Amino acid sequence: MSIMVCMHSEDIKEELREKGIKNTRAKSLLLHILKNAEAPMDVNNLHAECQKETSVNLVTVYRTLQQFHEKALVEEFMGKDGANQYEYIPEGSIAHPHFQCEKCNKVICLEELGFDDALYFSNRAKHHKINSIHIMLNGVCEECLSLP
Amino acid sequence: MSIMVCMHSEDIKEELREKGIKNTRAKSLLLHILKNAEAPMDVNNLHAECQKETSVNLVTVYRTLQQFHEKALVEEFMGKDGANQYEYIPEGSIAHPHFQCEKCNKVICLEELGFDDALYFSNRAKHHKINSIHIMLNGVCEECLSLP
DNA sequence: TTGTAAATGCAATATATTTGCATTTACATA
DNA sequence: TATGTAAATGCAAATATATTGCATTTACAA
Repeated sequence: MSIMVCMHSEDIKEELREKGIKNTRAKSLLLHILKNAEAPMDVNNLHAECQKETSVNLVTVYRTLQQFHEKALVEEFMGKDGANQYEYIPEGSIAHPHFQCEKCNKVICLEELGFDDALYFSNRAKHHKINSIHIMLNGVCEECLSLP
Repeated sequence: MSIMVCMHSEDIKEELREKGIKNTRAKSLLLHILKNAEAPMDVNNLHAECQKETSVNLVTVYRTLQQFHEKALVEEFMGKDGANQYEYIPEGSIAHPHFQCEKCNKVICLEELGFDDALYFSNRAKHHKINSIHIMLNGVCEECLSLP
């Protein structure tokens, strides 16, 4: 991971600068982890991942994720377990549904829809201002199904 | 409200009995409120609504909602604000998307989809066991938009 | 009528998240 | 390069939220 952080550091620095965020250890590390994640992560996942690299306070992780979300660097949505999930969405990419396991709380990204969900669903709430749309499937994941 | 509770009491009693739940003040009142609600409600909404009628402990509301969900009397899903939402789904009715306001946290039911969402989305998570699907739109509701 | 399991309320506990504040850090600019 | 300033950080404490334990009450079947 440390090699990766170094390799990508220029991109990360630039992305933080664009958003007016200081390039600190915690900020660049968290953005790096989020950009390379395969699925949304919650505060604890991200905090644990940070610890592999260096010591970062849990409060800092909370505050950084809030900031990233406010500055539209990442998407935020509430998981089935009541913990916010964070996901880096590359410029111009299309939203996709998620699955979250009720046993282990792991979140998995699913294939994107075959149509424009924003248009399709937002017609149903014309009088409100829509900021985000989330499709969440819940149940038991393959791994947990195979447990005793 | 008290008149309504009396009018519907036989239906409610029967429904509780079917699920093996004792017909107590709190249980029948909560089921009544949920069956007559226009939109999903959270623990605090439901507790407040109960107080209009009679005194019910908040812990009892928590425990009752858990039980109703376990016995499949109501649907449970997590709101944007981290509070579980509960909704009574009549036998044979079709799922619908929801909108939740980021300012006041109110949840609104939207028109049902024009296709079978369970089939459509669950194809994307074939290896997992799907228990529920929720489509949630977030933003600012009409009422909050009109505030200063 | 009465035995028993379920339901309830209250207090205490556990957990998650936020806030206050002193200190440190990044970074613009002098 | 030095330095002023606002942002970022860590720690402790506060707050908010949800759960548990336990004694008491209640519904309801036998």
